[in-house]
Parts: sequence; C-alpha cells; structure tokens
Amino acid sequence: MVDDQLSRVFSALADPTRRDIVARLAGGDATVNELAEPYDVTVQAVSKHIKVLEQAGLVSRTRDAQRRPCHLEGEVFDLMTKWIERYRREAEDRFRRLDAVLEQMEQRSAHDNMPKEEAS
Amino acid sequence: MVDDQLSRVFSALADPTRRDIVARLAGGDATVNELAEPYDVTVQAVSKHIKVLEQAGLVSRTRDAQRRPCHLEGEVFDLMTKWIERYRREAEDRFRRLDAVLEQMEQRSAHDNMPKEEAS
DNA sequence: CACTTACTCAACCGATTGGTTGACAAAGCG
DNA sequence: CGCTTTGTCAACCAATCGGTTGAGTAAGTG
Repeated sequence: MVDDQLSRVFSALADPTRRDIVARLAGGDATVNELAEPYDVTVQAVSKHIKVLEQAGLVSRTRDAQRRPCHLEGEVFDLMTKWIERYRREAEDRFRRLDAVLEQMEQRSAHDNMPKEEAS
Repeated sequence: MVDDQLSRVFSALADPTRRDIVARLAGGDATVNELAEPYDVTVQAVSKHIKVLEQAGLVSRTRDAQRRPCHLEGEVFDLMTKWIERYRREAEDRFRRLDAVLEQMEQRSAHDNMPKEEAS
C-alpha cells in the first residue's frame, strides 16, 4: 500500500468513480447506499472506494443507526494544492525567464531593422 | 490503462519517485540518466516513469544527439487545480453554511420558548 | 422472536503496476 | 570501422487494484 498521505490522496483521486463520489459529497453528505445507487457496481465495491477515500483523509464517516453517512473533508485538498502550486509556479517562472531570454535573442539578432525602443 | 487525462495526471503523481522527478524538473530540464542518478533503481525503470509523466502531459521531450532532455509542462497543473478548487470551495461553502445553521440552533436552544411552527 | 436494512469482511480473479534483466537502436568518438 | 554513451523495447515477476460472490455484523421493524 502507498505509505505517504500525498500519494494516498493522488492515488485515491486517480479513479473516476472516486472523483465522482467526491464531487457528489461536495453537494452534501450521503450514505454508502445512496452513493452506490448510480453506479453499475456492487455496494461492496463502492464501500471499498469510500474506504480508500477515507484512508486518504478525503472523507470521514459518522454513525446514524445502521447508516454510515460520508462527509467530505476539505482540508486535505490544501495538501495537494500546496504541492501543485509550488511546482506550477516554478515551471511558469522558468518558462517566463526562457521567454525573456528568447525575446532578448530575437531582438539582438534583428537589431538592424528593429525599432530603437527597448522593451524591458 | 486509465483513459481520461485527469485520471492519468493524478495517477502519475501518486508515485513518490515521479513526484520527485517533477520537483526536480521544476528546477530545470534534465536527461533520463541525470534524472535516474539519485534513485536506487535501473535507468529502465526511470525511463518508464518518465513515459508515464509524458502520457499524462506533465513532461515533454526533445532530442539532443543521443540525449532526450525532459521538460516540465506547466499547463496540465491547471486541469488539476481547477478540479480541486471546485470541490474544495463547495466543501468549504457547505461547511460555512453548516456553521451558520449550528450557530442558529445554538441561539434558538438558548431561548427557553421554542416556536410552535418550525420552518423547514 | 424472525426479518429486513445497511454495511463490512474475506476470499478470490483478472488486469495493471513497478520493478527486473537482456537485447537492441541511434548517435558521437577513437 | 569498432566502441561507448544514451536511451528504449520486450519479456517476465511479484504486488496491488478494482471488481466479484458469499458470509457476517449491527441496528431498526413486524
């Protein structure tokens, strides 16, 4: 099994059914049977999916008689967002720097017929 | 194999080695051997990881003699961020609404006289 | 009490995954 | 020309994954 939380979260959301469950839970809490209803799989399979989401920290469960209402936990999204944002920003910064370099090269190679204005 | 892009991206980032590769590529392009160097696995294994990242759209490759420099593609992160942000926001909104309801209940139970007609 | 509802656990199955080794292609270098 | 570097492809293997069926638990209902 995957050991670190970030891996568990990404891994949990790699499955379309589980993403759909998350999407539906974002609209409100629901029981296992309610969640299982629209899919063409057994309740046991959905129960497994929920367990995966639970272990990733994306979903929590309470008890209401025989029912086990599932609740979407928002905080874990922060973990992902932080990771994603960090590298996206770096990638974009590098891209911008590269862009600047290319622009400079462009200007230099065409300095004869280019306007004297220097766009810094 | 996973069919949709979002699944491929999440699935690709579910592996710690692949996340590390992405992290390192955020610092600049690198060849397969350079990327493989720090890990305790064969170059072939790393080559496979890169292929997974490539098919997820996270990495692109050019050619430089025998070398295949890998480049991090930033745009795909948007796909993830959009998905994440959407459901996080909904979850947080619901949380705030629940908070408001609980607060209201708190205030109401503080009163000894409960209103006869309960709004639903 | 028996019965139904809601759900989980255990065992199994086929497909996929992450790793290996070995062979091979493609390009630069002696 | 051979040799090295850089990387991929193919075949295999053990572990995991998503699904199944069947049994079992826990709680409300007749």
